[in-house]
Amino acid sequence: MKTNEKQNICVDCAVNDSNIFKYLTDSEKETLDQQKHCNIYRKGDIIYHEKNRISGCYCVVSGIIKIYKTGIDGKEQIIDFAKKGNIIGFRSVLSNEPACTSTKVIEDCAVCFIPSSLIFQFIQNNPSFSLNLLKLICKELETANSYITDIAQKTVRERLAEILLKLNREFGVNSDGFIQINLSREELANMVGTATESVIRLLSEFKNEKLIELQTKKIKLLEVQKLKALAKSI
Amino acid sequence: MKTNEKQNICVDCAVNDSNIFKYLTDSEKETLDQQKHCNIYRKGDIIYHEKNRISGCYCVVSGIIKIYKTGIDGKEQIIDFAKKGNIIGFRSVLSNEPACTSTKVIEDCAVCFIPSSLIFQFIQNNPSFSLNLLKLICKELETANSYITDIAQKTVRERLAEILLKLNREFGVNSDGFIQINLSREELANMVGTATESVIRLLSEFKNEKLIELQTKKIKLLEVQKLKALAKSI
DNA sequence: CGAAAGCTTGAGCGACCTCAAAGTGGGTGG
DNA sequence: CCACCCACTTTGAGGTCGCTCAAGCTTTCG
Repeated sequence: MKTNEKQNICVDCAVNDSNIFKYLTDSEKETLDQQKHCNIYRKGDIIYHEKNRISGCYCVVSGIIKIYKTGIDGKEQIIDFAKKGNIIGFRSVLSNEPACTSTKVIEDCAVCFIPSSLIFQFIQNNPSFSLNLLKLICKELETANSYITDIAQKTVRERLAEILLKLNREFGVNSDGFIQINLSREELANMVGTATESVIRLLSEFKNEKLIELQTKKIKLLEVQKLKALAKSI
Repeated sequence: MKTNEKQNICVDCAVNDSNIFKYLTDSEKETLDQQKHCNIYRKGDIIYHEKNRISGCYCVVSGIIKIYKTGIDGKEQIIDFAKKGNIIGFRSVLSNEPACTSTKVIEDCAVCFIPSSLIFQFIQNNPSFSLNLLKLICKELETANSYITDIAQKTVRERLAEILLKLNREFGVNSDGFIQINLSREELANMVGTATESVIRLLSEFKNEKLIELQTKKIKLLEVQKLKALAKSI
């Protein structure tokens, strides 16, 4: 699964501005640097699997990871993605419970493992860290609640438009304007919460309506405003 | 809206075992007692409305409150309920953002208001409080993620069975075995994420299949095991 | 007791799912 | 370097779940 090549890629991880660990003191950052372990994961690798216990959380240095739950008949429901600067697994660590999601590498990753004990130590000694961790989880909670409302109330067409806008926003575009993430049609369907065929048909419709451009797996948004209207995103 | 009768109902609120405030020190509990305000709310009262800022959070002493988001065409999506011992509004307080849900009284309530400053003070000074607040939010996050998967993958029939089981579990039954919460058909639909008519038809089916008993608004589960199988709850 | 709100039932339809089959592309081994 | 294979994608047909609209019924409450 994971290749245990120890790498020196984490030197600036703790000072990453987009990262919760920026609220640590210098001495805490040193402790973190000493106790964390960095690993390279390849596409398809599972970092942890739901229902398994994990002994720490993971900080993504590079690459993309999908976070999903396994539902009926093993069908995946993609909850979110983790990319550079994001932390995964802290829910399980904090609750001291088995993971409630699985995490699989979408694009090759460098990931730092941070033992639970260290997280608890930071919470114990650094209120600023605690507060910002609270804020982080609150943000996720808000996103999840919006997602519930969307899935319950919007059509597949609306949700697909919304997902495309989300991917565009979160992963940006390359020089040709194509969204910089490669997802299979099935994965798109597992985000939207629909059947693969439905995603394919709708993408094809969007293309005919000149809202998007397709190049095999790559997607380019041509009409962001129209897509926003379509998604009924507030 | 709210009747400002000041009541002496909060004396034992801070020591409530089911409550996050049990992690406060005695002196913090005293501070809490001094600074909180208690109010009585009647059925239909709105405690706070999404998109509005709130200046503190609310601890439910008695009664039932529904927490919901307003979606397309004003249709409510019920996210959760709050009852005795639950805290609402802390997401908004911690994030220092407007509320992302609305909260409306389902059954007459006594509610304590706790100013934001106090919450931040506790987080600043009491790591045990912070940690348990983190755990609380993680619990909500897990629930939300499961809900997403359910709505995306299960049929309305399965979800309704699941909701009935949840209500049975959370609100208990009276001496006749009926679930102790009064929800309109529309509210049930707004939990399940479907149309009111669909809920009515399915409840009627469940009744014919002798899975439940109906008495106007009151619902009694007759076959919990069969309902669990139906809900495909793991 | 009457009005209003909520509940129930029916009919019709449309969005979306399932199943099946054909097409495409990328990677590997000969 | 090419051809084959496997996984993924696409398209079509058919069925159904669940939504909308409409009308009648019941309960609640002033």
